[in-house]
Amino acid sequence: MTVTLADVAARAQVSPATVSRVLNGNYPVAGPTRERVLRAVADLDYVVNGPASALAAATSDLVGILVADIADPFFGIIAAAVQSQIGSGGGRGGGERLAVVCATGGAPERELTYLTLLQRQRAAAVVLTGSGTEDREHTGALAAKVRRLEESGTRVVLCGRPPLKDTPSIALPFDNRAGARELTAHLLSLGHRRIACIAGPEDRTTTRHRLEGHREALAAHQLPDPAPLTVHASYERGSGYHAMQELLSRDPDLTAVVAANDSLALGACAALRDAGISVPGDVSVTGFDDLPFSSDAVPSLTTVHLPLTEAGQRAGRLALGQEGRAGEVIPVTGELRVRGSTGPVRAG
Amino acid sequence: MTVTLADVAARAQVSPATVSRVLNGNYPVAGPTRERVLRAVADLDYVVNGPASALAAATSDLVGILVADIADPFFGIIAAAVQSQIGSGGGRGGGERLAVVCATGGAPERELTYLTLLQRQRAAAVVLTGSGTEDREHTGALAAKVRRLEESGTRVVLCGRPPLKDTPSIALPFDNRAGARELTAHLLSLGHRRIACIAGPEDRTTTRHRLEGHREALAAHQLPDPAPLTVHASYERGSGYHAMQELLSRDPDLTAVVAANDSLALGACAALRDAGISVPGDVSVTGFDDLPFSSDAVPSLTTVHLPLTEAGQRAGRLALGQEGRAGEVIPVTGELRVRGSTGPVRAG
DNA sequence: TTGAAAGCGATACCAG
DNA sequence: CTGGTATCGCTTTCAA
Repeated sequence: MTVTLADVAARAQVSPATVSRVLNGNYPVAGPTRERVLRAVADLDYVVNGPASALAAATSDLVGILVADIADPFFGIIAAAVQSQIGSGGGRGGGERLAVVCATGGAPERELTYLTLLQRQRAAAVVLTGSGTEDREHTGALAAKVRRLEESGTRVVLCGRPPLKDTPSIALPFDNRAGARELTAHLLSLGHRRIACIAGPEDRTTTRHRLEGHREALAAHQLPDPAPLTVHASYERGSGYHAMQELLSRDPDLTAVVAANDSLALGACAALRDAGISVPGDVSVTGFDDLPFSSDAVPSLTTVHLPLTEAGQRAGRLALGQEGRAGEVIPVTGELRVRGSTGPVRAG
Repeated sequence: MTVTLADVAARAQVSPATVSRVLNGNYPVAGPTRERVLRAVADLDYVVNGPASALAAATSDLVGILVADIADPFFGIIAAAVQSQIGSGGGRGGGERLAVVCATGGAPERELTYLTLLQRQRAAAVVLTGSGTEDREHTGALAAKVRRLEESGTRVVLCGRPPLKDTPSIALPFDNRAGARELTAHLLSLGHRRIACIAGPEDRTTTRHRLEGHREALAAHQLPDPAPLTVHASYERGSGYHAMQELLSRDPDLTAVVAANDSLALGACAALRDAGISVPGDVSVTGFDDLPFSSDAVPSLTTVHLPLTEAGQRAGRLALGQEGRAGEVIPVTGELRVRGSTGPVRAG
């Protein structure tokens, strides 16, 4: 039925071994012979059987990318960057590697499930993105799983995510704490004093770090603990909308709000708009990711620019195993980018 | 080294065949026996070898999703929807299927490359998204490839994309023509007469259909051919920005602009803003996809709501082969959704 | 430089 | 309901 390597060998009058060598190009083959083989491949329209190849070679051309949500451009940008690296050559037979994108919805147990699935596929590498849980149990299970993956030859890279203890994985963490600190410090320097905060989901490392940075900046100005003006919310616009309403009810006179990411910031903007409050005239809103969509649509948004593309590309290269040592930690720093008319606090 | 099915069999004191049956659950096995096997699996921390399994069974648990750009929420939303369907059960061994997301950048030749790669993986199905080329040659090559994929047992689904001639693939095309017609008709009903158009890339089916709809609406009002006020642009904000500048130079008095998608619309908004023109006060801008991001950020945007999630979910289900006949064409209609303050044309 | 042949690990048919 | 085993298609020593 389907053409196999043996068919190609027969047609080219060579042994299967030779065909394999030509296809993988990792072994010397005489010019004329290779020509003959390639012609046979073309004639028969032969396509390698990936699973068979992976079985024999004990490794595949698949690279897993774990994200919370593919529809979220934050992860989309990272995934695209990773793929741009793994796609360009390097795979077995000079072919390209394929990206297996897995949406975990941020659930730790689904993270483990997908890692098992990728282990089953004998994936060449796995890139874990997004914030990790603070949950001890899950962190432990995750570390164990990662260790097993590495043992079975799958490289693991943590992109925009803190390092995992006692693990040979390579980490590329964002400096969320410093970013948040600078963001709030910026608002303070503009004269804002009543700064509300829409933090991310609880028990996430990212949430904690950004919140800590926020606190540090306030503390540096001898301002009270921000807890009363802090609301936790999931990373969705709708949550940002409701969080903003809640914050307005707590303090109608707030002059600025720092949101844990751009989606929340946009939701906050919508809530303010619907409450008849102008942005940034009355209230300054800040995001954290600086996604093209949000910053282009809302030019008055002040954001910490997280270098998602750079981090993703780097993660892709590390996944290929062409650079980086096991257990290495390479911090990726965000950059505060002020744009538009986010101005000083309003009088009154 | 790594634990194999044989190891499990040995530990459970059964034959490999039995272990396989327990794992795949598609064959009767006595209660106590299955218990013993499952315990052995757990004890040994056994993980199936995907490639070996795929080789023997002649099919894999992979589903390919071809998109132009993962970072674009338009495709992200579709990919997420597809994955939500293929992820929930149904795979071999009750496991889940994995989504292999391939970014083609809209290049037809990369589309072919990825299809070959997926064929090599013996993917269970492939979902093609985005607009197709108008190029005869590529369309032919693509159809041939799709035919070969179907022959080798890979189901092919076209999501938001016109049917491929002489192909057993199932198509879920968007009714771009009708959507565009309604959009322009809507602007006309508001009194707009100088309507500019930022069309998508040339030689794309989507571009042609949307442009045709635009023309039809204008023709129904005896308005002149829109060509002089039409600019082609790639689907990126930057292109929309420049296109808008170009259009303004052609007609400073235009009162509305229909953009081929939301990214272009946002770019157009930015250009208008920078030119000191208020949106929608002076000029109405319309998009086409109604992505959450853009509509939330720019509430005055009038858009045709394309049911991306619904189409993606449907595509996912069709990919699983649980419904749909080969060659079936299921049109997906967009819905005009007017929001915000897009109002009548300004006086003067 | 090329060929022969022994696996890789799971599946599924055929017996029992 | 369970076991034995040929087979899937390719890779990779080992020889020649």
